[in-house]
Amino acid sequence: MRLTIKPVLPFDFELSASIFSEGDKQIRRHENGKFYQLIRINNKLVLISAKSSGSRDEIKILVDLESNEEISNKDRKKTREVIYTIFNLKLDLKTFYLNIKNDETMLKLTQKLRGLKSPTTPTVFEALVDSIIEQQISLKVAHSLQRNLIKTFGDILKIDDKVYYAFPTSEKMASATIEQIRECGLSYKKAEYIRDISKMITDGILDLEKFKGYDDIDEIIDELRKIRGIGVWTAELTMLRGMQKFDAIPADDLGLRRVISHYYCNDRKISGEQVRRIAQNWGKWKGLAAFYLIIAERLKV
DNA sequence: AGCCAGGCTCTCG
DNA sequence: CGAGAGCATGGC
Repeated sequence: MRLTIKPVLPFDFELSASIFSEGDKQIRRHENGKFYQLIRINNKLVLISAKSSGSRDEIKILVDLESNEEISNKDRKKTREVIYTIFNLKLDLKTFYLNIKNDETMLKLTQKLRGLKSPTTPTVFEALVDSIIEQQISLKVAHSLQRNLIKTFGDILKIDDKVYYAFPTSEKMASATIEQIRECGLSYKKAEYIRDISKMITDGILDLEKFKGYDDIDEIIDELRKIRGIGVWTAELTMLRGMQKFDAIPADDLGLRRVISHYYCNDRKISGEQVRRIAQNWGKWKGLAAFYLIIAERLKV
């Protein structure tokens, strides 16, 4: 089964998906021009694989769907929405590019990375769990812990003798014991944060998806911060990764401070406050601008 | 070897 | 209250 999706242009699929070229083959990966990931659609496991076709100004995303279950029209519609979300296909980059053109450094980077869209997780839950795991420790360590968590608690789909893992549901994490989560390498506290947040979701006390509808990001930060384990940094990162809130910027982030100091302050160490000051140049697009800086440094452009 | 790594909570004084 | 210890594991 195949879907054809038209993204809002400009959009560079290869560049945007290349972020996932180092990913775990059983979880999420971009290789040989193709991106694939096992996702949950209306509680069915569906393996999606996406590639682009067509010319630069008439680009289409072709998405193949595979599952052990029957895929209904409703499922197809939902899958289409999730693909839009994952690649932010509806995001209009032209507005962003127009907004930063008084910042010469950023203007240069956006010209080199034209068509790059930041990815979004299929659920806010996934963005939040990933962000909690990334607190304090190095990204290398965090990625290995995230893999452990997915392979321990994620559901499996076998296709052509290959095994794929989906991100664990909140139900699964709510019923896990702290010890089981700790065995993935997480600290006692992080295991508790994740288990407790998952319980709040399954108990109906917490609805993470509703925050996508909030216009005021400070309101989201205030509400998320009431939850144990979530500080400003975690809230900001979750908004950027999971809610398509491109004006959110994790200003205190160590890596971001390093990158901004590299492009704007001759590599001299800067504080989170200084990041916020520099980020004011980017208006409502602070988070997306930060994403461009991080990718620019990674690709050495 | 030991210290640090895209934070946050809890415990002291 | 504000400062400071403690956390997990991989890499340097």
